[in-house]
Amino acid sequence: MAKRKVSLKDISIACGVSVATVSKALNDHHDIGQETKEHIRHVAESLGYRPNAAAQALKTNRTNNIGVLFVDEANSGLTHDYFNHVLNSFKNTAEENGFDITFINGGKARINNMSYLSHAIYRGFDGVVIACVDFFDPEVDELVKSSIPVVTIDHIFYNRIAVISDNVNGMRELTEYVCNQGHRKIAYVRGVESSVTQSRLASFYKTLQEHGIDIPDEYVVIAPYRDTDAAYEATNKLLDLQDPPTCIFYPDDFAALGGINAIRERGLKIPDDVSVVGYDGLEISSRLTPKMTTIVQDSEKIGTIAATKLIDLINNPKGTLIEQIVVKGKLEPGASVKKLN
Amino acid sequence: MAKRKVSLKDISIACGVSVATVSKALNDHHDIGQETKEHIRHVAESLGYRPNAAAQALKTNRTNNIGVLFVDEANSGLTHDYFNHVLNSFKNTAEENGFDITFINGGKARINNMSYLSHAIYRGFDGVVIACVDFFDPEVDELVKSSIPVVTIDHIFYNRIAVISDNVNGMRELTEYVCNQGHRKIAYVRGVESSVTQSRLASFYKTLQEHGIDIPDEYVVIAPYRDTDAAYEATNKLLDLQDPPTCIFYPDDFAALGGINAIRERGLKIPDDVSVVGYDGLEISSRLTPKMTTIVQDSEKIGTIAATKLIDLINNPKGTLIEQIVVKGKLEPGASVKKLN
DNA sequence: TGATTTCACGAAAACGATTAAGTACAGAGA
DNA sequence: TCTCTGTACTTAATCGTTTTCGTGAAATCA
Repeated sequence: MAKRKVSLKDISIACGVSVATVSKALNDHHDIGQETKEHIRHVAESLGYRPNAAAQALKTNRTNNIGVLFVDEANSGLTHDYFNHVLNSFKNTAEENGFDITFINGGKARINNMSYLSHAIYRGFDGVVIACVDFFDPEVDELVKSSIPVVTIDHIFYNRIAVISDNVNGMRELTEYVCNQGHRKIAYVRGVESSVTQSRLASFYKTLQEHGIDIPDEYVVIAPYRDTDAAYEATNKLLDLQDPPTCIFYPDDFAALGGINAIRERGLKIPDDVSVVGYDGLEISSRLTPKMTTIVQDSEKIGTIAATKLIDLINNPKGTLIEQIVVKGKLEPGASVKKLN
Repeated sequence: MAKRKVSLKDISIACGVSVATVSKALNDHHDIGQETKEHIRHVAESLGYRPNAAAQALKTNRTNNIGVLFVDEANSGLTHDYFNHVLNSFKNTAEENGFDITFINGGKARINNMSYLSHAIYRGFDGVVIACVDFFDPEVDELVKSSIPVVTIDHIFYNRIAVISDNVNGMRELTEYVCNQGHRKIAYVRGVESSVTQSRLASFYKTLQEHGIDIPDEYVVIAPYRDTDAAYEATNKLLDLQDPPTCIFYPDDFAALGGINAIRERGLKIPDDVSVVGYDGLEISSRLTPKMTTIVQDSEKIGTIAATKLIDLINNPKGTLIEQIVVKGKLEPGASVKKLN
């Protein structure tokens, strides 16, 4: 049961060879005889040998471990659904390539007040992926500027690799769809300040303009992402206007739930009285009645590409192309937007 | 920018003392002079010294790293919302205590086909938390039986510490509530086989019995957790019965969405024609209309306790009480259950 | 004053792996 | 026969810490 950990030395003794030979045999070096290799491997197996990651890391300066930094405004952490979809596919891809995933402490939950960079150095991460953080945080800046390979998600940083969801085209498609359904009085409950919000907001205005639609300032109100209560309030504000919108955009599918409740509480019907659209394309959006019109962000692809690119960068720090990869989303028309005459 | 990592040696040279002295100063040993300590710390700070986790781990046999094993039937990984709430609070508590979190590779996503235990030994995790896995997997068994400190969540294992949600009382409360609302024809779309399901199912039957209620076998059908499509099918099957139930229990809040759609597609109203209840108490359950009646599992507390207990066990392997901690949930009555005459 | 304790620090081994450099030996070529 | 070339190993240094055991010098005690 509680047997001591077996090391190369144990194997070397059992085989009557040096530890160097054992190491090389296990790593398939060419200067070890075939029979010896097989014998050593067999013994290693039967002894239940497992390499020691710490020792390997110390010697090789490689940990095969990737740090994940994720802190959002609400500190929702792993419960943030768009992010955990991205992270999940990131994790899968990383693991397929022999990397493990460790979190970089966020928030105030760190006892030994290490900065993000310190933490990354301490753990010796081969690379780091950053998502959804406050990009004005000087600590994030420090990490991004460091010599550690970095890939950022949904935010472009200096001359680093970034994987971003195509918010510009996504919002364009969504807006166009709504316009084509005949809506002209379109409101937008927008998320708080961030790169993502900026892209969407700019695209929203631009598309409206292209369609010759002009909306009053009061049609654009702010609510944090994933905040149903704030969306609820915002919706009430919009519906209280003397000329209320016929369609409301929400920061995301989840926040839209708050808006939907506000609408229904007034005895209004969706989409007959008010149309709504979300963003993200979480599974929930397709399970609501009426099914929500939204943009499905390809979180799977975003995570996979981020991992692939980061690993490329780790294995080839100088030769990897620094690029910003934009991942397209997909319009998913539901029944939440009414076609006007 | 790309400056070499600074080690104890660098500090020792800069200070004109031995590395031993530096190490002791930084670790606040008592046999180092106060002035020397301060000087060394100051130099360490200004040099930007960060300890090397690998070296520390190698020497001390402590990694301050906890392994997380989570594999569910659907391989939903991090996107499983009940679990990621638990994990999130686990993570926060662990980090407050100076531990990091690393995932133990699940599924087939491991290139160097290491077993869970091998992986844990390789990384030198100080402890491991196991949740939601297939408990019949021999690899899980191997890990649980090993000498690594283990805490399991929602499943009792041999003589290990377990933190489990109180499914027995939860389901009792829920069932009692529904009975007290006058329902007698109660159906249960139950989850697939697991400890959790067993507890709930047994409690469901027992409570019904106590209330003198007898339900036909057809009232209990199986659908995987979080599977809206399966819940949809199951619901249709139930409603097709010649004597359909007046209230339907679902495996969880999310799956309930599928049931709700099936009900509404038939033109039936919730709760007027059919009542529904969920389980979990995810935020979504309170944002739906009608608000869903459910049991709110205290995922926050479960995660925190699991982390606290595991860390206790790590720091005191012999002296920590092996126990099964049951965390109570809370009935959250919504408007999805109709009061019958 | 001589012996002993305390204080502050250093030397060196060790953790488990990797790897450059060296060595012994067999066979090939001249 | 002598040199040369592989082949198949071994030796030993090294990565960055921690920790045990010394060791001088100053302080205390008898």
